[in-house]
Amino acid sequence: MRLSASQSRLATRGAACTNAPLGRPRDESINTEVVAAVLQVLKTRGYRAVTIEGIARRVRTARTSLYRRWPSKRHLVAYAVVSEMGASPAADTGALREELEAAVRTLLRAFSGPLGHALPGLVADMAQDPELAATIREEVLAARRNSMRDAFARAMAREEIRKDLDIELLLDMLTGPFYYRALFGHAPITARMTLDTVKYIIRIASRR
Amino acid sequence: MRLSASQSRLATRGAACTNAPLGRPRDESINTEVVAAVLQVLKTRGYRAVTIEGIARRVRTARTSLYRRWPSKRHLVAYAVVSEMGASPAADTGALREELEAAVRTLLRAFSGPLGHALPGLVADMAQDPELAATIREEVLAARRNSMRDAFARAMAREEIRKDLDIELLLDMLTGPFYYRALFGHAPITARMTLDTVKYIIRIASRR
DNA sequence: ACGTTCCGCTACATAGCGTAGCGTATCTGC
DNA sequence: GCAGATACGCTACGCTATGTAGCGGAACGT
Repeated sequence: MRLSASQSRLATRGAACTNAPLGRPRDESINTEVVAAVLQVLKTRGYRAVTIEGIARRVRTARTSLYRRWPSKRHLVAYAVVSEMGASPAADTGALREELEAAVRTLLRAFSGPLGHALPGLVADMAQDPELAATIREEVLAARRNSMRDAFARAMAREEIRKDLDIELLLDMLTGPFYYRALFGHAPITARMTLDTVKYIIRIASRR
Repeated sequence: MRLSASQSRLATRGAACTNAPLGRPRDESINTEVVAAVLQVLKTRGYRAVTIEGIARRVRTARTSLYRRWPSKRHLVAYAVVSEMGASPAADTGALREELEAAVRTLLRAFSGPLGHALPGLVADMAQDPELAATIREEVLAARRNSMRDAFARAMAREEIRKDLDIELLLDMLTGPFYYRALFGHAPITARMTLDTVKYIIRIASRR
């Protein structure tokens, strides 16, 4: 997180880039209030309901002030989501099952929060803005994947699991079902599901 | 497939419902040409590029003629996609691995065609139109899932696989990774991946 | 004081959606 | 035939949302 608006793509103008801030400084409270407003709207009324106009009204500022910071709605939403979704914990407990369950549980929670409601619209925007897609992948997905990848690596080092595994595919089989269900809604995402998914993944990975 | 526009939601007016068609009949060629145009645009320029105006121009007709058939762009796209994606083959070959591989291969192909480019936008629209979501789930997803579910059921009857399986979850673990990769683009969808996915799923399901 | 930048505002241009109404064409039933 | 019903193609409109331009004033550095 801590993704500067100008970092992800290029804010309207410099600002926060130059290390010698010149002129009137930006009102940082606007920044945080906007993010809060976006997350609020995302959670309660979904992605489509997020409009620059609407957010500006909630924060009692002007649309133009938002455009000074984020070049478009996509970037605003991406910034808000990235600010909210930090890296996942991924403690090293020494037990693969525990670690995977913990990691997957964060997914379960995430899909109940703003991210769950942002996901469909976010995916659509990613499809037409490769730069945005890269940002989301790196800032939101990669952190989660890294922690799980490490968990597999540790288990492999302990010789708990087979060595001939396609870890990337395992990660997709572990988390793909959550995204799949969240996006298409053909089945609910439950605590039971998280346990069973991990159980099956371990069955794939365990030696013989 | 063969989803009537009026069936999925409710076309502008009756038409094709009454078995005694009164008045000037609809020009069916418009229907097929529109679907072709939508799929063409989907494949070449993505979901966002599909506009009622643009499609009407391609088919040399008027926007209003399209609105007479489909209540909104969502329904138009859904109709086009559903028309294109028929039920999957799902032959009964007696070998679970073969059947799953065949089923998953259709996914691999589908994501290279119009559906692949329609998916992100379609998902976004589904999120804000439950009725559309239900239609897509039933007409596009359910057919594929049914054939795979049947394959598992047959294998279970042959006592090839364990009986204590959550088949719905297995289906999600089998196909979820494809949707996941198609939507987020963090990894490519390859033939190798289809084989490995099936291999892992069978490892989960096999007895002992 | 001065330059620079942000803020809040109004105004504007653009795109796309979806609706309404008109004259015309095409079909069915009497 | 003729009347009724419907589709077609067209123009016109209203709406929402995006994104841009320019202005006076406020807040900061030097």
